[in-house]
Amino acid sequence: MAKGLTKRSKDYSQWYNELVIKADLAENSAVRGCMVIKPYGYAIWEKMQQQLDKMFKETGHVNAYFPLFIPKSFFSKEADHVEGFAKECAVVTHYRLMNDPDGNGVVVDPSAKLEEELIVRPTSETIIWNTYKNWIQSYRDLPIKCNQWANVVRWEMRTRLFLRTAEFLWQEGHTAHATKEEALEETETMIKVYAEFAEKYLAVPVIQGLKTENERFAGALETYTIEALMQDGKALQSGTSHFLGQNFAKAFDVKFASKEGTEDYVWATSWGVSTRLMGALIMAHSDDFGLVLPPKLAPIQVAIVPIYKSEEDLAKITEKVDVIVAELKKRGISVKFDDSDNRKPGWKFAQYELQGVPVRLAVGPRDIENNTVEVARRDTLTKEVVSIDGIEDYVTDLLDQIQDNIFQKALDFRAEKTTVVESYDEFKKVLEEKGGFIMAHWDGTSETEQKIKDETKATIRCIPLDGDKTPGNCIVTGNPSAQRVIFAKAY
RNA sequence: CGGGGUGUAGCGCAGUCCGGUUAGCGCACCUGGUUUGGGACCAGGGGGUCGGGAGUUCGAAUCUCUCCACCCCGACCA
Repeated sequence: MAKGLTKRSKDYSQWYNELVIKADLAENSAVRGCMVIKPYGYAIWEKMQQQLDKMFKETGHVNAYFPLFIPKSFFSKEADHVEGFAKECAVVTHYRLMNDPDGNGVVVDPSAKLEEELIVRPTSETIIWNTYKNWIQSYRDLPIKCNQWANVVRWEMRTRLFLRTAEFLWQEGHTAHATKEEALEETETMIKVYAEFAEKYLAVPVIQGLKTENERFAGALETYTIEALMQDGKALQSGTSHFLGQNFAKAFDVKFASKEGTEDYVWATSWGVSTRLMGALIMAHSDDFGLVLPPKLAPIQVAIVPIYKSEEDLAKITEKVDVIVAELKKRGISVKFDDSDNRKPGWKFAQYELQGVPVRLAVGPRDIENNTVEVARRDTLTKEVVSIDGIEDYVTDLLDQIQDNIFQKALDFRAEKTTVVESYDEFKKVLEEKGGFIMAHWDGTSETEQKIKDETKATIRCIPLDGDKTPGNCIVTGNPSAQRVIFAKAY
């Protein structure tokens, strides 16, 4: 167990909070609700960005950048959209400071009031659609498939590092299409990109599905989501892709001339994932000893710790290790040889475990004598002494195994925590005693969904795209249900 | 915004009830030495507007008033 890390079984929430701090991923800042992402945490985010960016480009998208500030009036144009965000917007009202005439430091200069307030973007649909208006005249200008990497601000009342912060980092894709079909296809393509990324890189299994009307994005006609299950049995919405119909095109008057010479509004999508994925990554895999990172996203994939009594020992070890390091690097594996002499090996072992380094090699005099290294894997916490010959192949293979293993572990966990229920009583019992995903029939109405939420705090996470489509009867009203939907308590 | 809590060294805390030596402890940090196969040890050292302001008092971390910040529970949250 990591020193001072609360056990998951004792207080999962506290375990998470402590882990983020102790693993040096992020910390609270001087600004309420806003976090400082520390270098080690940011390195993981960068790896996510790199991979996602690659996948976006492979699916035909390009990057651009739009302003941080949005004129207030833009928010008046789409009624549902403003309704969804109005309560959590930061507003810029002035553009100048001055020395306090009473000598109490600096104050806002009252004469520098903006004629129109600026909203710090909570999301960029409005500013982007205002811009797209100028870019689009003809069907030949379509599709437009832009993504931006940015920060956004949502003034949340209660925040938690990575899971819900007032400012967070994300990417938001905004596309414009000539037809409904093409926009729908884009929406679905992107949720699949997210699902693939989550499963292959984060090693977090996700369920793809549609949001109900209650849970839909403000201004969207349809919201696709990927839902992941955390170790405490709660769901985490990990990425969304929205079909916006012609809502924003109509709000910002974006029309195009079709091939046939008719004029029509443009069809839109938007999709995003945020630093919340860091939360998913942390909560899905980590244990009471600290982080467990999937090798594909670990900033350090292999840490090498020398064990020595004398300088001569260290020299011999370094000689051997340098060869291993060079070979691993040649294969694109990030490796850190930690020969710092201010920490003992035991401390280093614990630290790399806390920080989730997938593979640790220890090399001491005994190994030099026997031509071996000690290999420890983070996911299983097992150790093995192997020959130094072919160690590069061994490690390369091991990293793949670890990636597969932690995904499989998460998948098994989800299977175990997914329950099919037939009645509302059973629903409540499972929710109370077991948690996790609950698959139940629902009559499709917001009223029933709301009733369940009010009574149990569970929400419909999604109407899954794949799997069992057998109709049945709603567990609350008994009315017909087209298919089971997934309920859970959510973050 | 309602209920509860906390503010003392970089971090974590004691001291506050009942005012009175030079404000203390653990970790971290610096120096030297011994150590190094699972979070080392010894010796020495540095670091404080006790959240801010006002008041009571010979004397305030401690009592009073006031302001501020943060945390937890709730409400809120695509």
